[in-house]
Amino acid sequence: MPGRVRDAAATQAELLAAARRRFGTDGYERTTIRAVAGDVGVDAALVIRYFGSKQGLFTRAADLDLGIPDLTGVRAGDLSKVLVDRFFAVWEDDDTFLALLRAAATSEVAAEAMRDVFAGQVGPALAAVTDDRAPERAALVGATVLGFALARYVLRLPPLVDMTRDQAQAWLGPTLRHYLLD
Amino acid sequence: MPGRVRDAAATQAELLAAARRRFGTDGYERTTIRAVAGDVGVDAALVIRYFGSKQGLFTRAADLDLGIPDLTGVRAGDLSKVLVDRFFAVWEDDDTFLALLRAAATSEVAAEAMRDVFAGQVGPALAAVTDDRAPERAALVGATVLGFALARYVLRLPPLVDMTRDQAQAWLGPTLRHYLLD
DNA sequence: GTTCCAAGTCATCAGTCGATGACCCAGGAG
DNA sequence: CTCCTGGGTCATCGACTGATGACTTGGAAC
Repeated sequence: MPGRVRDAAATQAELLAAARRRFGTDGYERTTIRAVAGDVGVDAALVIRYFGSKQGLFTRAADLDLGIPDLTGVRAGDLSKVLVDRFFAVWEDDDTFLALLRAAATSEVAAEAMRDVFAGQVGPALAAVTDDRAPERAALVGATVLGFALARYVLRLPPLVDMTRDQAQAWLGPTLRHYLLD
Repeated sequence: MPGRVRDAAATQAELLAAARRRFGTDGYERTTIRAVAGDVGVDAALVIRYFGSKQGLFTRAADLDLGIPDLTGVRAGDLSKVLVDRFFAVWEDDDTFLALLRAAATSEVAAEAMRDVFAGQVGPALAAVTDDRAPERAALVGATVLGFALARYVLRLPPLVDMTRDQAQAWLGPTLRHYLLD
């Protein structure tokens, strides 16, 4: 683009969006700073200037808010529906979580970021609705959700790719209820 | 080792074992041929000579047999126990499956290898015990198992790392039964 | 003991990557 | 119009990677 607007904030936002896309499809190692910069039409050195390093870029790009609502007062029967809805919103709206998952498979810092997400967001959210053993239950819910996402979005197992949200809801609902309430 | 035995078959086996270890801990991209060769005490060029390329080394290293027994005649109540036992045998005995999982997160060929495992081993094994919708059920079982493995061995979520086999059995059992029989 | 093939090594290439630091220039302030 | 700050570029470095091909050497066969 010859007519690039010289706006640092906007450029940074574009870079982060491009980074999420790249990290989400290629993973951490195969994503290059040059490629991310190229997607935005900018020099690679600028990325380093803004984010310090590739690791810094990733950290910023993988900053994640699951947006789990307050579950206090949600009826037990509706819990899994709320969670599955959140699941699809988080996984299909943008590539942030996908980037984090792909990277976490091979990068310890990404794995730690993932652990922080569960400890800081999933755990507390579920603590409002389960009695004891909240961390254990949160981890099991996390494993379920990550497994489904891995199989559907990363491995692309055909039966799961073809599954509608309602079907997924029907299958995952009892499982989540089991982990939350039994 | 100055006194290396000049035995191609043995060296190849050592290289494959080292490759599985490296791929399993570092993932595909961060594993270098030099490192694998170094682990065995051999020159990197030899790896190329034997396996053609890094991709060829991985393909050979990730060749996997889940060893799922014939489930015909296994009582419904025992199914999940058999499967969870197999799970731990496969995941904790060697690093092959871990290598495949880590690699599948960022490599399309590894993802395809994983799909082949499910289509060729998990699906058929479960078809012997479920009526219809065997592929869908197999995929859900796979998602469950992979999610648990991802959370326990890759992300190392503390509650799952600390979980004993019996506890895992107690949690996963009803879930697998749900996917197989409901 | 000589031969000879396969096991293993060595030097090296071509490419790519993250990162650095000097530089250029658009555009608002005065 | 001029100045000058900061957004953006350019050239380049050093390290590392997968891969190649010519080379050396161990050891069984005879």
